Amino acid sequence: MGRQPCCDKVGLKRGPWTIEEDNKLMNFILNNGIQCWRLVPKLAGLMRCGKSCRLRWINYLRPDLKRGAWTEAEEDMIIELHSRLGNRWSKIAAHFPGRTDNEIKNHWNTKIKKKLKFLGLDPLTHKPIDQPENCVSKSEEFLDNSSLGEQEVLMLELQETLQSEDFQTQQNKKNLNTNLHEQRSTGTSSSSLDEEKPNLASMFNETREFPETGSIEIQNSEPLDAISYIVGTNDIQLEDPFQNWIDSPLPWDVFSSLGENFL
DNA sequence: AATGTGATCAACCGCCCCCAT
DNA sequence: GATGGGGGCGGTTGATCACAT
Repeated sequence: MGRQPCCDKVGLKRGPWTIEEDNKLMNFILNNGIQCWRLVPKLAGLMRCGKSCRLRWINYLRPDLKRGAWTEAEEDMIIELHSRLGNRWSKIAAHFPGRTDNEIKNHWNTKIKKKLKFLGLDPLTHKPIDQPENCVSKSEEFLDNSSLGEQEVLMLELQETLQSEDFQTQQNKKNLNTNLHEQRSTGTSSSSLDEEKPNLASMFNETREFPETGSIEIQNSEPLDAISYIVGTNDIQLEDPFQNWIDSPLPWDVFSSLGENFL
């Protein structure tokens, strides 16, 4: 006996959301909050399933979302958390305010998983997967397509991994993290986060910016009752004004004045 | 310029968990 | 304790984009 579907799917729209739909959902939630996702599409005038609305809000429309490239520190943190928590993406996402579980899951599946495989580590268990010969041949295959700098770093990582006495998972993780940090400090990679992050502060009518600390103070801070949403604490202390904004308690009411032009 | 291939990511599906009754 | 409903979660798909040939 299967469960009843969450909603009557007949006549419901599927696929990519239009700007008009986004605006409807955004305006509805900002003005009314979320009591019951099942009722949201009906009340907002959307021909969508409640779950679809929830997903769209969480993964795309939430004002505190942090879009843009992943930093090395974030990637390291994901690897570390995944080794402890496994595929519990929502738990992992809780450590990254502004990032969604879907985003983390996608990044893991498309980037980090490959990175670990090339290092001879099983992305599932974070333990070595193959005989050393196989690890090397795989790595060589990868190295053929890598830049010289990447090759040097990866060879060092691989050597350290292979040379470890007992391939203990913890040790491998430490090696990996250490190497990744070393790679960062040598300037072989750079984050494009600063270039891509949106200037959210400019969206507010009454904000003050403090360049010396990078913090943003929102003057219009009314009690938060329209939307009940918890912004978690961040384990990674990034020197980033946008991150500071993310970490601060959000007076959500300020978004309601943004209207149709918010996006 | 056209086509093929791989990467990325938004969105869906179905199951599970929690809570109210 | 059993049941049903809603929300949340993880796996997967498919459209789109970027790059290579």
